[in-house]
Amino acid sequence: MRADARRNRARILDAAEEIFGERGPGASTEAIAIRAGVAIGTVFRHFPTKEDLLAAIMKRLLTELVEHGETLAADGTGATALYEYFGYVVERAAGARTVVGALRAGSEELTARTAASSGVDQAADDRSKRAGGDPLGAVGELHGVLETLVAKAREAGTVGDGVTGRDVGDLLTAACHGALYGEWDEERRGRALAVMFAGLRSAR
Amino acid sequence: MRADARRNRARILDAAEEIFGERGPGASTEAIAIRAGVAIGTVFRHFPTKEDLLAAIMKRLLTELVEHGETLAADGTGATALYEYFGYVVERAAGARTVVGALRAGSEELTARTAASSGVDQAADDRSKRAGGDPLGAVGELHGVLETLVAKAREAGTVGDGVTGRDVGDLLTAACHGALYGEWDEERRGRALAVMFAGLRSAR
Amino acid sequence: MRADARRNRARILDAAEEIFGERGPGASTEAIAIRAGVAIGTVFRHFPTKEDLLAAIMKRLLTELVEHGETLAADGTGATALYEYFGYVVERAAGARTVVGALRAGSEELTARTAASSGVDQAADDRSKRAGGDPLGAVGELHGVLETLVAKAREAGTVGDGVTGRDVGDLLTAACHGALYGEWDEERRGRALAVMFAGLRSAR
Amino acid sequence: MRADARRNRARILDAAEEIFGERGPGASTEAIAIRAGVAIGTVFRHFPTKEDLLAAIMKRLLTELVEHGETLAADGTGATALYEYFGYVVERAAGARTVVGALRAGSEELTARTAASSGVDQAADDRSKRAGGDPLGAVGELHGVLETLVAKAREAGTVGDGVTGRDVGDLLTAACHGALYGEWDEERRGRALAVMFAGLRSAR
DNA sequence: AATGAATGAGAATTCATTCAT
DNA sequence: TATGAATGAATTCTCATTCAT
Repeated sequence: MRADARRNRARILDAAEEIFGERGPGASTEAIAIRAGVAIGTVFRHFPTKEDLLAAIMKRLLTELVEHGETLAADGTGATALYEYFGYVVERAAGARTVVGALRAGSEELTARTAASSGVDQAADDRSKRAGGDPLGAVGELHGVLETLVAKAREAGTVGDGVTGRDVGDLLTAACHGALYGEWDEERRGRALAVMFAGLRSAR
Repeated sequence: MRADARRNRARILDAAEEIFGERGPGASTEAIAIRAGVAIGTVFRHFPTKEDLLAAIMKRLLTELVEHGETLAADGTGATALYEYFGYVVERAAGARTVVGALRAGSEELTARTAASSGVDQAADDRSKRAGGDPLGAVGELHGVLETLVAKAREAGTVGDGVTGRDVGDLLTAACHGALYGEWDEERRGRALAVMFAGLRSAR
Repeated sequence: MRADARRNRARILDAAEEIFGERGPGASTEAIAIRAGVAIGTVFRHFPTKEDLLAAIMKRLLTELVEHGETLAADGTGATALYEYFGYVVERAAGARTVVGALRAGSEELTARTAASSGVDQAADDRSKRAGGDPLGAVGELHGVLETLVAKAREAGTVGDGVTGRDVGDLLTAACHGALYGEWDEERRGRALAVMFAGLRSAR
Repeated sequence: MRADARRNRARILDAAEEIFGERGPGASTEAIAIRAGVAIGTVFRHFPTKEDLLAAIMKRLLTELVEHGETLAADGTGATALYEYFGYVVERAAGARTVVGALRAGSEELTARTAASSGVDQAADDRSKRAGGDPLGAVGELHGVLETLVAKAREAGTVGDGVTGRDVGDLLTAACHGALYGEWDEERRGRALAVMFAGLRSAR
């Protein structure tokens, strides 16, 4: 990929994250093109479908989250890393609105799309670069990170015996959506997480 | 309002809840009309705007939730009523996708719309009020119910000292969205709530 | 269907036949709407897809051709009806350009479309009026008419023994396309058909 | 022209013939570039316009047909050369979809284009001439070949008195289109041509 | 009150063509 | 010469909303 193309790709992703964040996943692709300072055709060259764009944003965010989690798992204090990470993810997600909102819609659409594409749409086949790719794989990696952090917390005795990585993931999902749709400010977020953390420590 | 008109109103609300549940808030009003077995004009006669329809669905759900909460507060055991109610709301919301999904979209759209047309179209505003609306009042009532239930639980010593009604409301929001977008089955929902409940009991 | 809707449907078909005739099947749907004097949404309400529009035109033409053929078979002179009909069809087709052009593209697209629609596209499912419908059935009927006319001509001894209805259909296809793409004027058309008719009389 | 440039030109023509054959003249230039294994810019360097590309394909086919016809006229048996050639052309055209399909689209577009830009973009016109073009000249040569073959057949008494070269050309056009759009297999093609040949022998 | 057709702005997507690398 | 990214006009299609019947 040429340098200017890579630059534009990044600008489009940034613009899309902003715009989707401001207006929800229904925002028009053209608005994104304008914000990114490119022509609309350029957006579609990089992300042949609005869905692809959404998926690429998610992919980028998840990748970042996974990396941060792996760092914490390696370097952080076992006793607290899980809680630090939980807080970090919720905070980050609250700043990246859409992505979380898109999670459901996005994955459903992708499923439908995959099921439907019986090779009929030749134009799409030609394009088949399929842009940003496989956010679902990244979701899996995120869960792996949580398992690791739970294991470390268990060693340190800072998490209840009955708590699994999946449980933490579910609470995390809830907290992210809550922060987002509940429009929690920092104080509310802090209080809600405090309750959840107390539960994670004492559960079972 | 004539009897058949009232019947239509109900059928439209039911259909809308189904359709929005299946396809998200982006579903077309015409699809709802078809599902309800009425002409599209009839939908717009009852709900002058798509937003009004969304709001009316929410209103109906919230009203039901508030009523159930008031019953529990009056009749139930103070020690457990809060937790019973929390579980009930999450379960109910998990079955009514839409509503939760619509919450955000609805409020955002309304905001945008309001910002743009600063009260110019007074007639439309009036119609809107008439139609089904004001879910925000109902949200307030819901919070009232939670305060009551927390107070009762505090008397019974089944909730942590530092926990407020607003905290419970925030956790509830999170749990509802989590159940919905996380597509939790009953087991997962049970486990996630167990952790939250443990937190509510032990917090502070 | 309401009277005004039926009227519009007919106007759209007329306009489409003209426009496609002038500019080929690539002509824009908007041009058709303008020519018909309706909004573009109206065209799509009647014919949800460009393909549906093309198919409806074909259907209309084929139906007319079949009717004319049946009349000739019933009333005309057995000895000449086949040739009269052949001439009539070619002349008519030459005036209705696209239709013939659309024949191939149309039927292919329809096939692809049918193969692809795995019930994924809900919007389309809702609409499922599927507008003008099944030109292919009409094609079958046309062949039936040709068989009849050949049989009558055989009785009258005006067609070669080895000639089948399908052969006549193939020559007819060739003649229609030739007239169209060769841009034959009346004289050329007359000469070309004369040769074909001589062949049909003497073949085998 | 450099050797690699000449090689590219040929690869593009081959790819275009394939792609247009598969998808019709509406196929995108980019698809052709991909199939040819070159960048899209390269396609436009060789053929400044899509039309030029279409014209170049036709030119190449017609040139081949004319050469074959001249050989037959020189070496073949006068009595049968006309019919052999007719069969050859139809068979060849049936394999080269595009070309025949492009014939109409091409000439129409050219007409429209010419009418609109009355010689304004002189540079483009020049480029166009340079590129591959003038299939119409080649069409003329093809007719010349047919005249010759008809003359030979007349000497041998194997063609009706009233039949002219132009008549044969018209039948040929019809047969090519019929073979293509009728999707005749070899048997049907054989039977249809047999009838036409019988007509050519006995006409007038 | 209900019906359902018409409207038309808006959104996604495609593609010939240009131009910087 | 070749490359391939960018452009942006054109096109198809969708959908909330209006209005004649």
